[in-house]
Amino acid sequence: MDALDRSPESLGVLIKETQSLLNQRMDDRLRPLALSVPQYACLTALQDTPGITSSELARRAFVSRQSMNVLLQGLEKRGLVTRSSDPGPRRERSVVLNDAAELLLERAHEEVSSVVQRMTMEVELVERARLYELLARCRDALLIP
Amino acid sequence: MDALDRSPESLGVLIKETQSLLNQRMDDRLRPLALSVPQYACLTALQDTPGITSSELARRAFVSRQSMNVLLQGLEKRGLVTRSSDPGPRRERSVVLNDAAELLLERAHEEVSSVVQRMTMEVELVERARLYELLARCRDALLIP
DNA sequence: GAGTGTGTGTCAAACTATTGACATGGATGC
DNA sequence: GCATCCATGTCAATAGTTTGACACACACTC
Repeated sequence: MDALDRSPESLGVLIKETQSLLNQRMDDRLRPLALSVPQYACLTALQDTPGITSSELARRAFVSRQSMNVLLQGLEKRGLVTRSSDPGPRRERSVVLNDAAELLLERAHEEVSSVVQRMTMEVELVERARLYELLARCRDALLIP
Repeated sequence: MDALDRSPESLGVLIKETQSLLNQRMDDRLRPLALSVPQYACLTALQDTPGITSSELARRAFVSRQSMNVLLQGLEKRGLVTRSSDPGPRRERSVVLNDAAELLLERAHEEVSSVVQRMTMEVELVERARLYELLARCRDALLIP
């Protein structure tokens, strides 16, 4: 009955499976909005903390700052974000959302929210919090290099 | 106290964070063995079910069969796997592990196992099973397209 | 003040992965 | 039998990502 007893690593592949499927489902929902998952993550982080720098954005998305840069260029060309051409204290250019992005995010959040809701459909509210707490403990244990 | 109440989507980013960190830590440990995480996953799947086909391997690793093909070519050049040049019933070429791969996997499994062990360090055994069960329910809910 | 270190932005090259397309060999329909 | 459909393997082109490198700006130490 227990896959964990046979091989403890299976929790790792389960995390990978779940993340991969979640990514796939989100991509299905975001494609009609012409948004990729990394783009959505970027815009959301930008909404949470406006004026954030590109490098910090990259760190939160777990990608290199070069990748985040080309991603931002695409968003800038579409008029979703604007980067201050004026250099900051550390040669950094702050990025902010545009009105079009706020509007687009409203729909995107609904789509993503419905996917997450479906994911946790079979998990009661109390257990949902428990799952979050246990998984957060796993993440924190991996934070130190 | 509860991030889930404020935004239910945070479970999604938590899964992403945990998976990304786990991937990073595994990569750190596997690099000395000259193995990438996808390569390790491929070899492990090959160990679990020998003679598997390349396409099936790709499905389990959540990548396209073209990617798995180039990955296999690299492993074949290193003498870790051998693909039967003799075409199977459906024009498929079965892949099997080499002795060198079995030897390499022994060390790799130890490394990965230690990473997973560290990840679940702060979670008691009983709760570990609970976490697995809850997360599996989430994965299953996403299985249907 | 000079030197060192860290963080940011950007360029180029290399690598990895996906998409699209095609031929082949079986299976399944009639 | 024949047509259709599904699955595999492979090729080419494209997109996305990482690695390595450099310049610049600030903070820190001595």
